[in-house]
Amino acid sequence: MKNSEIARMFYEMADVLEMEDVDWKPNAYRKAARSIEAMSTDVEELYKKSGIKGLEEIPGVGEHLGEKIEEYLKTGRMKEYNHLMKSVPEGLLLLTRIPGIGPKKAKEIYSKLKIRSLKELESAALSHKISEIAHFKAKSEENILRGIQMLKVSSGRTLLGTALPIAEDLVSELKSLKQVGRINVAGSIRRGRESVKDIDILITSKDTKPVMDYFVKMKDVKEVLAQGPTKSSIVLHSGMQVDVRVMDEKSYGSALQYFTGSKDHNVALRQIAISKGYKLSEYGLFDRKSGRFVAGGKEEDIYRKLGLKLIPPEIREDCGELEAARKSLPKLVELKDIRGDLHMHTNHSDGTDSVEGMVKASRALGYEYVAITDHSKSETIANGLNDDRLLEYSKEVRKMASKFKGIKVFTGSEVNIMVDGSLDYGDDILKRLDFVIASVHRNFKLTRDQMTRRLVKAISSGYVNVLGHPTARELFNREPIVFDFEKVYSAARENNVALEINSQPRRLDLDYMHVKEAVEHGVKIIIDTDAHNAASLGQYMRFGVITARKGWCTKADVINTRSLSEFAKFFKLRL
DNA sequence: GCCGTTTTCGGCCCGACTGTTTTCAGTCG
Repeated sequence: MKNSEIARMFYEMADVLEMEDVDWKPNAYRKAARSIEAMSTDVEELYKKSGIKGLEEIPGVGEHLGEKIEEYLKTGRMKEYNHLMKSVPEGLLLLTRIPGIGPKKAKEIYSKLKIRSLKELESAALSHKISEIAHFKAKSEENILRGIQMLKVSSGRTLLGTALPIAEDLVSELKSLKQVGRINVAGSIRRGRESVKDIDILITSKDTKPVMDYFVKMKDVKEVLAQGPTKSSIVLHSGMQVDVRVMDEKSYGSALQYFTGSKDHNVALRQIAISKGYKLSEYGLFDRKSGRFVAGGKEEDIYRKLGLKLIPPEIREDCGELEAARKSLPKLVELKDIRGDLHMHTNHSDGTDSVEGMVKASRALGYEYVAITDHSKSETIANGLNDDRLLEYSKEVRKMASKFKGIKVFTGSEVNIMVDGSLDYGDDILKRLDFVIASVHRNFKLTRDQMTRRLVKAISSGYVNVLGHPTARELFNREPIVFDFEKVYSAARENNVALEINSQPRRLDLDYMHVKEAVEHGVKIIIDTDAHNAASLGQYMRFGVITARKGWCTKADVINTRSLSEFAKFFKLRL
């Protein structure tokens, strides 16, 4: 999939054009880049199917950018890109990755000091060469050094699974202050993005000084970046930045809307506001002519005045939600709808708790059914079960199943999909299992065709109930495997196989864009935790649910929201 | 360079903060 590659090229071209003081073009390139980045369809597929006309249907892509994409897909090069890149020194664009350094400043630093790498920039800052440039002083040097440090430490992003609990702790601590009125987490955490850059907290307060004083002195604060009456920023020891903003009660809804984003959603929403004679900002919705305040206290009021239903934060990605909100929005699945967890490991393979411990914990969560699904034999690194051990294990799971009242326990396995698409156990073993999750755990680098055949073969085996973590990606660590989604969707639908949303924060696989696509193809979803201990059962499920919500899933799309009998009926399981 | 229930030309989301200025450009979200 070349989407991110093309998006990156357009972003870089925008930066160079901006350095050359070209008007508006940079915006156009960035808008196109954002669209391409956010698409779930493969640009190359789109082009194969619908040609350049198809490309031009991408928002922000017109005749010229369409031609550039076509050129790149056909030849693997983009002349204009190469031309622009040649006009700037190698490595200059790297400088723009430092917060506070954009194209203009990067160019200024380069042209004065002939700096072309982060390393040279660091030594220039350390030897105070930067402050000799006009418009740069000691503070700039500090910021640059801090920025370089941050780039070294990480890509600057944190998993939702890490960030959300931190954000919730901060909120509950700030909430205890008597000067704090309303308080919410906004930003990409509220939208449930799989990874986030920082934590945005929004509050109302009549007396902000004590709140800000308290905030910048909280125990995990490593550094204070800014402290003012309406906005303060800190960096936690974990490296995450946290911004707190104070808003008036009457602007709180519009601010929450604004700071929740996404950026594209907000741009589109503002355009709707303009078309209806309004002006929208974080301070409220105003009549464009008279400047009169129209709405702002509640998010709902803003959307309503614009003729829209209140849009759940998770789907505010400018992926069709604004069009839908004119008529009706789907009722998204919720955590409380989940009635069972179908993917978990015990101490028989690489989990830490016993079968009994996992079942007990599941029952405590109010589930009606679970499947115990330890690793299969070729997963030796995770102590996968060979045929003999599997039979012994089945016995124990069945024993637990009969012991526990009020929760149905299915004997299952997470069976490896071998490189040729066969399953890791023979028919005689597979038919003894109640529930089979089939997953790819190795041989990630096949051609697209080989991988597609592999998955389709496994799905069509007649034994599989769920395709586990379908793309096998690990955030910040491993790229998704490459296959033809359309073919996998068709095979899954025809064979009654559900696709998994694996709730492990580092997986969240399927991702939300493919969840949406799968559901549109009539494929059913299972949300499960892949828990390796009892505590994770309760901790992880919500991240999967958030991902499902981002993928526009209703309760009906998710099979493990069904009652035990309906669930069993779907998969034709014996009860 | 894109795009059209104001427009095929002339707009392009909006405001705050930062660092450096004494009125502002650049950057960010």
